[in-house]
Amino acid sequence: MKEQIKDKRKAIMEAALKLFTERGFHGTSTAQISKEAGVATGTLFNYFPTKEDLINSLYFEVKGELSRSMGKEIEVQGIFKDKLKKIWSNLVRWGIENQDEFLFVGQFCSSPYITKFTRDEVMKEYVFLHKLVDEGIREGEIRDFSAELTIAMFYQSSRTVVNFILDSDSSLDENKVLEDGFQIIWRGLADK
Amino acid sequence: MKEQIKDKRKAIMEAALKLFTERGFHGTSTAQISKEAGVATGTLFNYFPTKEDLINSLYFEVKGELSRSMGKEIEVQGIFKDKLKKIWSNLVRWGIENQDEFLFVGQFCSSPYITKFTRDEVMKEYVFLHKLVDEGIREGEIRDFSAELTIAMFYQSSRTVVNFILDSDSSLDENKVLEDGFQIIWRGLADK
DNA sequence: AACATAACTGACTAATCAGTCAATTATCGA
DNA sequence: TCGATAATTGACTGATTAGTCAGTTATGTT
Repeated sequence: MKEQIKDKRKAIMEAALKLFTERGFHGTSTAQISKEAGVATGTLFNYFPTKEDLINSLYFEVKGELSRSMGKEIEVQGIFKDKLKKIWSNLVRWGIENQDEFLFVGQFCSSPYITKFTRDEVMKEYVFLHKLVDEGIREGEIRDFSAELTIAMFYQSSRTVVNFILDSDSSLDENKVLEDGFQIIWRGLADK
Repeated sequence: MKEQIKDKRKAIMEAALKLFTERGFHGTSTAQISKEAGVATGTLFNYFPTKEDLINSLYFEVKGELSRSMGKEIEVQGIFKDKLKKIWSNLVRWGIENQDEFLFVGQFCSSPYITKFTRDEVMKEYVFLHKLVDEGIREGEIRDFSAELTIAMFYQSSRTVVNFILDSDSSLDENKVLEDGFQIIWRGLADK
C-alpha cells in the first residue's frame, strides 16, 4: 500500500526528528525512535538500512523543505533588495515555524556526520540563491566579495536571528528583530 | 603530586576534545577517551564523576580560553572601530589556530547538552564585549539595535568566517577573507 | 476464494556502553 | 625507613546498543 508505506516512513522520520533534537543523534536509540513512531524495531530498518542512513535521509528531506520555503513568493520582476529580503524573511520564518527542523539542521551541520560531499550536495539546492547573488554583484547592488562568502554570511545571519528569537522570552517583538536583522546584513553587503 | 594530577587530567581533556570533534559526544566512549589519553578507565572517573561532567568541564575550559584570546592586545585608548576589529580578528584567529576547540564549541552549542543556564553562565565572560557594545551605541559609533542582537550577529559573523576558511581549499587568501568579513559586519552595525 | 507478494513484527544477539570497586602502586611527611 | 594517604588500575557489571530474521499479517490480483 502506497499510503501505508508513506505513513510509517513519515512516522519514523517525525519521531526521529523530535528525538534527535531532544537528545542528539547518538543519544537517541533506534528502539526509542521505533517506539515513538509506533512501529516495530524491524520496520525502521525496512525503510532505512542503517541509523546513519536515517539521519542523512532526514537531513536531505529537511534541507529540501527549507530550500523550497526559501524561494517562495519571490517576485521575479521585483527590485533586488526586496527579493533578497523576501528570501531572508522566508529563511527566518521557516526556522521559527519549524523549530525541530531548524535545530536538527544546526546540529547536523556542526556534527562530524556531515561530509564535504554532503555539504556540496546540499549547496546544489542553493543554485537559485547563488545566481541571485551573482546577479546582484554584477549589477552593483551588492559589493564584490566572493559569492560564497556573501552567501555564507547571508545565510548564517538568518540563522543567528532565528536562534536569537528562539532563545529570548516571548515578550520580544519578533517583527522588530526581523527588520533589524535584515538591516544589519543588508547594509553589510549592499554597495551604495 | 600536583604535576601528575594536572598531567592526567589534561591528557584526558585533550583526548576527549580530539575524539569528540572526530566522532561526536555520544559517538565517543569513555573507554576510547581513556585509551587515547593513556590512562585506565577508572582514572577518567576520578577526575570527572560522569561523562556529561567531562563534556561540560571541557566546554567551560575551552570557552574560557576563547574569551581570554578575544580580549588580547586591545588598546584601551584606541578608536572604537579598531577595538571591535581587534576583537573580531582575535575570534577568527583563535578559531583557525584552535580548530578542534572551535568545532567542539560549535558542536556543543547546537547540541541538546547546552542548557539556558550554561549559555547564561558563559555569557558572563562576555561582559567586556557587552560593555564595549553598549559604549559604542551610546557614543553613536554603532546603531541602536538591541545589544544582545548586535553581539550575536557580531560573534556569529566571526564563526561564519572561520568555518568558511576551514572549509575552503588552502589556495584561499585568508587575510582577504578576514578583511572582507569584518567589513561586512562593520558596515552592518556601524552608524554613519 | 485462493494465491503471491509485500509490509510488518518483536524476540533475539553480539557488541558496546557508562560507571564501580577491590586491589595495587606511587608519593608524601616524619 | 615506615606507615598513611592519595592516585591509579583494569576486570567486572547490568543496561543498552544497532541490526537480524524467521514467522505473521495485510493487501492486491485473478
